Amino acid sequence: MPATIRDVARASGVHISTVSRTFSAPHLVNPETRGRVLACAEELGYRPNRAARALITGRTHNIGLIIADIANPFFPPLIKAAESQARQRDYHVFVADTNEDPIAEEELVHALAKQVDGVLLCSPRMSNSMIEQLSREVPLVVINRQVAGLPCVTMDVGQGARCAIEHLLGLGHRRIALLSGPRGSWTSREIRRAAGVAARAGGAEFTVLGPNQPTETGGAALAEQVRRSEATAVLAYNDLMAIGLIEGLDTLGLRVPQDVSVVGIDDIALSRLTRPKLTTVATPNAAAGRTAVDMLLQHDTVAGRGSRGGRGVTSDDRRTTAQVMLQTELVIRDSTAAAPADGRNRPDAELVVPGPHRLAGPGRPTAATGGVVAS
Amino acid sequence: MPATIRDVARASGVHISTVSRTFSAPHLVNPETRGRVLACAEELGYRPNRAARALITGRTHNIGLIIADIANPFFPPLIKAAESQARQRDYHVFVADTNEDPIAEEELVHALAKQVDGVLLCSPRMSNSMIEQLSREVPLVVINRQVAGLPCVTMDVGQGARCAIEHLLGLGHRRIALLSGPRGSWTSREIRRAAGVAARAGGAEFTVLGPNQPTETGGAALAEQVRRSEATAVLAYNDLMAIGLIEGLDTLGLRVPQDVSVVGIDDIALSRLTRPKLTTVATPNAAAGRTAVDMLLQHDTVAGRGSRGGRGVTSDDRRTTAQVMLQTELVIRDSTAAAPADGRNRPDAELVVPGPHRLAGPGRPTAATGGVVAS
DNA sequence: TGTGTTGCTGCAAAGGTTTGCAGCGAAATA
DNA sequence: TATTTCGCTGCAAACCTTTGCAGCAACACA
Repeated sequence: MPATIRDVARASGVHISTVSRTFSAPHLVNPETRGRVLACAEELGYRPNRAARALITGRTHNIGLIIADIANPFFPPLIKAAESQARQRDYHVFVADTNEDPIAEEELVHALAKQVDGVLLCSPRMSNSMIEQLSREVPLVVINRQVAGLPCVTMDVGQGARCAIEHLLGLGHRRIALLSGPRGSWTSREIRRAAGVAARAGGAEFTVLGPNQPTETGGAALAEQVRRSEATAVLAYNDLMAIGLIEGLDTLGLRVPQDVSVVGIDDIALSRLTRPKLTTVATPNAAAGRTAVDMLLQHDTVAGRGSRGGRGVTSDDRRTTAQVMLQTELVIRDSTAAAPADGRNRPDAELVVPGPHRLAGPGRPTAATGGVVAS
Repeated sequence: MPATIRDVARASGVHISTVSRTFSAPHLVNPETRGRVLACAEELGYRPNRAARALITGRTHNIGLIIADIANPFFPPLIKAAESQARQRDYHVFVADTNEDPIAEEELVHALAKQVDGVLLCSPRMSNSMIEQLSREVPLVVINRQVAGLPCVTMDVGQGARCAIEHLLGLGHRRIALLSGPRGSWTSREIRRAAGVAARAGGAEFTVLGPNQPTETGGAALAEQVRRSEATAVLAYNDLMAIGLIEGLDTLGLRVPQDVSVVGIDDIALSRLTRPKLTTVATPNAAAGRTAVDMLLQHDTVAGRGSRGGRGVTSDDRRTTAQVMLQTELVIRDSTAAAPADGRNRPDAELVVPGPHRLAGPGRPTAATGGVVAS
């Protein structure tokens, strides 16, 4: 039923190669012939078979997007932006969910490798060495993690965490707890490092609780520990945990922000809707998705790793393995207030404190604080 | 670099067809030979090229999942479940976002058709006739909509809306407004119909506001209209709109549920986290995703629409076009209370009122109220 | 010994497309 | 007029698999 190139050739009285050229190299075919072919193709509803094309060109015009957990509200905006950007460049996107499982990640890259021109690895939980190894099998762009020698898109959560801690210090907090994220998360390590430095620099006590599941229940489960730690302020690995923690504290009779201040990270849509509205570090997720796709596809004029052309993409295609770091912003809402001893103040308006090196728009790729390492 | 079947054949000293059979029909090859081939394949890291295989078998082992808006929290659980179910059956999933645009939907089905064995059309906004036409090009399963003659998975939102209205009537409300959804939404029509019938049966005044964008801002924008309508209770097309409305009413000085009761539909994770917690009709999204995949793939032992075997899938593969409807449940939380004139009562505990034909677990496929129409 | 079976393997076509090369007619140049 | 160039088109190989068919050796049976 579906029309092939042969059907079009027959209908328009030319050889199949002419039909092929009509689509892939129009300037090589006589305008009159071209018109006829186009008309027949239109009539028959012909669409080139991309799989067959991929077989010979070596470029599938597909990319893979591997996600730690689709249901985590952090990811959908990223997926949406990546898919949109890819489609605009005539690429289709395989989406796969690993359930935060490093083994599944590896298996998925293998399974997808032959079917795609590249893979976006989003918040991978596997080891760096495994990532490097996989990158020899298929071009990779890593999101939310830095891996030496590979193109990466990260968000400056270190900077964000520092802003958050300084915000808390400014409110008089001197006992600060951190709810860390899942094991293997680069982001979590980064936050921990930066927050620790900033807290100690401000003369505050700094406790780390975790690692934890980066979910609402993960956060709620920590309420008791937070109380025992006697911290007056908490920075959470992400908004979901922050919100869960607030719920948990509520059950324990602790009010936010009166008794405890809580800061999240991500600024998912949800954090504007809870009560209290969440103070959080906004990360440019959609921009990250777009940027990653651009980095993966930046060399798509170069011949693929196909047969005919140059052999092996890694040899002749010296892809610039840039590492881009996107800016973050602290968004102050209602979940932070002065430390209990100092009385209360609840800011009502929404304040935005941009990072120090802020560029034109939020989330534009930027040469922040040594963030860009071109090699 | 990537090993082909030929490399494996050379390494193990057999013909490529033997290698092929080692994987696709192991019983046809001598155990000793098989072992040798397997070893070589392992060594070389050989994985069959699915595109090449698809070319001849006619089965791509891919499916497409077309979504109205990935960023709408209604969809991620469905996507996640569908992807998981598909992968378990060794299928990969293309995900694409249409931004609620019917034109994009059509274009996407065309673009994906040759690359997949079938498409899941999730909450399509295009016309029934267009859907029918597209279904001649590629097997389709429609989610959240009923189209005669096509396999469909729907949720019984009619039943849900009725429960919601009866709940509101029981609380004494006699002026009820409905915030309808986007133009072209089957779900929205269904809700409107059922809610209208139930409201009038209960002697209540029933106002419809819309169509609207099914988003938080869409809901917030309606606060003023709701106030003017003097309704004491509102049923929203989805939770997002309900939450937006609550925000909007808040700005207008109207309290929920004291002044106005609000009911949502979907029970997204978010609705447990807002204040007040949202009373809503829970829809089994993950189950819908799983079921749709199962329906699409139920005949995957039958030869594909490939070349060699029977020609044309529609002729010999008499796919049973079942229409499955999944049960919904009203979840009563804190956003509904007695109508103002009657004083106040805020239920504290979370109640679950199942539909009348409830089966074992929530979200299991079920033969509800005339919902299943096998043809 | 001759015939038939069984178990395994190789051969080659097919699937839909791209692309280097050759061919051909017409126009441009000498 | 003879030769070159140019613009266009056709030929056929190649990409990586699957699969019907044929071949072949070993064995069983009569």
